[in-house]
Amino acid sequence: MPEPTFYATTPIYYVNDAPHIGHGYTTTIADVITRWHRQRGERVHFLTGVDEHGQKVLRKAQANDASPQDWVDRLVESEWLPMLRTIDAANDDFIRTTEERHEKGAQAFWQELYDRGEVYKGEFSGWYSVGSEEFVADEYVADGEGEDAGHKVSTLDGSRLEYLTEENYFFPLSKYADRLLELYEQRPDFIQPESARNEVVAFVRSGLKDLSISRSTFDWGIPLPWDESHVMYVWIEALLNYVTAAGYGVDDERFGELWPANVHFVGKDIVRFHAVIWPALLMAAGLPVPHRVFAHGWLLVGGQKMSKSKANGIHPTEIVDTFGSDAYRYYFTRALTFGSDGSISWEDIGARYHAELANGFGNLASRVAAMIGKYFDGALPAAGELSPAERGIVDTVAAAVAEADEAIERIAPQDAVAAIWRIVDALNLYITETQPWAVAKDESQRERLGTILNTAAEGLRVLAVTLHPVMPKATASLWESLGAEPDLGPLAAQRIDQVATWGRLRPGSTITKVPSLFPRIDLAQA
RNA sequence: GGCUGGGUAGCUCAGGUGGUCAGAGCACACGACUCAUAAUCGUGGGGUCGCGGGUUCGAGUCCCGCCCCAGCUACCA
Repeated sequence: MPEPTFYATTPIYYVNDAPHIGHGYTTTIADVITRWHRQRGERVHFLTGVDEHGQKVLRKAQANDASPQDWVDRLVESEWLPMLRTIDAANDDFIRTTEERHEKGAQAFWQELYDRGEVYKGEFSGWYSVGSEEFVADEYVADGEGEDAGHKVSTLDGSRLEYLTEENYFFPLSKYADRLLELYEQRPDFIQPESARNEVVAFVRSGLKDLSISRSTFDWGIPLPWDESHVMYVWIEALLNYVTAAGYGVDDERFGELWPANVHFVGKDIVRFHAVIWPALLMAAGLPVPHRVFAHGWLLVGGQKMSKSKANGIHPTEIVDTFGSDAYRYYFTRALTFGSDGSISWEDIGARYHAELANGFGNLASRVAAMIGKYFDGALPAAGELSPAERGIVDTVAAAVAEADEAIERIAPQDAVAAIWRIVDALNLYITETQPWAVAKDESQRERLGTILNTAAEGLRVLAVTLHPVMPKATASLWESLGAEPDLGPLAAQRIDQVATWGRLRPGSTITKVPSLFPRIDLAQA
């Protein structure tokens, strides 16, 4: 029996969108959580990707004189893969819905549903835009004015609408309402946080309508296996990525190891798809549902939800170029409560960068390395007998690591970082109180000085390991300066469950002066 | 309209089941220290906990009403 794998996903982002910090946020948190799980020693599979089908992509490609495939290839290369590098994501897989594995898997999935009698042919009616060749949701339907008076128009593009009926295939979502409610009841953690769960439960209680799952008015999509005149409705097809990327229909062994997913990270705008439709589809296919669907909140910029239409969509590079990927990752992990809406601002990023990263963590590493260099020629001193002050540090570290680990389990990364930061604060205080610079003046207290600096260095070791999931680059730099790799191995391989064990750094190891982990930034010029 | 959240110090936010719950961080002021990235450590000022009622010996914490803010109210993705 293979070791269970922690399988986590982000949504697949719509390739037509411009990447912004909302995408970066979801991916960053998922990355932090999965990196932590890896350092627990678990097998981890972190999936992200892009959704490439649908009418909008087709139209955009045509407008750019490109074939849809060329168009999405270009966007993936120029926008989406670079975003992952920008935010330093360590995903294990990247699914594109135009890949063969997805198309084959999606067809296998729908064939299975068809064979099980979970698909029927019906009529879909709705407001249809002839101009843009698509059905428009009710919320985007408005009464026309001026020359469109007397007609309905789309608020998406202003085009005139007709009420049209089209024959397509349906999934009987309505009959799953009871089973879904039972699922929410039996597994309260299935949808988190609580507010999202309440929304979903209320929605399902109010009754479900069957879902049209195919389109026949255009062909940029995956054909239904039993009727190639229809392509899968893109939203439903997109959900399938979580199983197709895991090997559904093409690699049973891989699928068996990965499915069900441990957690789907989603924005709260798409919980319904993930917490209602998705589990119903899986039930219909006879597959287990994921363990958790975790919905995060909106990023509020100046009190408003960030969006393109409000022109406050921010690309991750705007932040990373100034502060670096580590600070970006730190900020979004620490400053927001995952699951709630939260305010972000350039000023706040700058303030936290300086107060917490530069002054707090970076300076701590700097002062410890400097003193070991100055008083011990850069050779890590051994610790003598531990005084209550050192034992206090050891206890603080153990408690903080345990609390952080528990917070990650709850998917509360902000609490995990807050817990770890208690170590930063405790070490800065410890150094101030033990005054190693004063102890250094007394040659008879050489061992005491060594104990203090050894303890501080051990504390840095713990910080490097526990903060590595959040800030891979700075912690790697710290690991290097601690001279830890020759004895302890690569940083990414350090285990959380062993990190609080004291005295792991070998006395005599070469501690080098840390290049500023987080150099101060002149924001007036940035 | 209905539903789900939220409205707590200048700012960002913590505060299950009512009784050190009036807090944290930042910012600000003053002091200490000098190993360090003009960093660190300590002290302090500052809030009618959206508004109005009510229950209670006692309410940010429960009930009623009201006012703001955000989201959802299904097939754009």
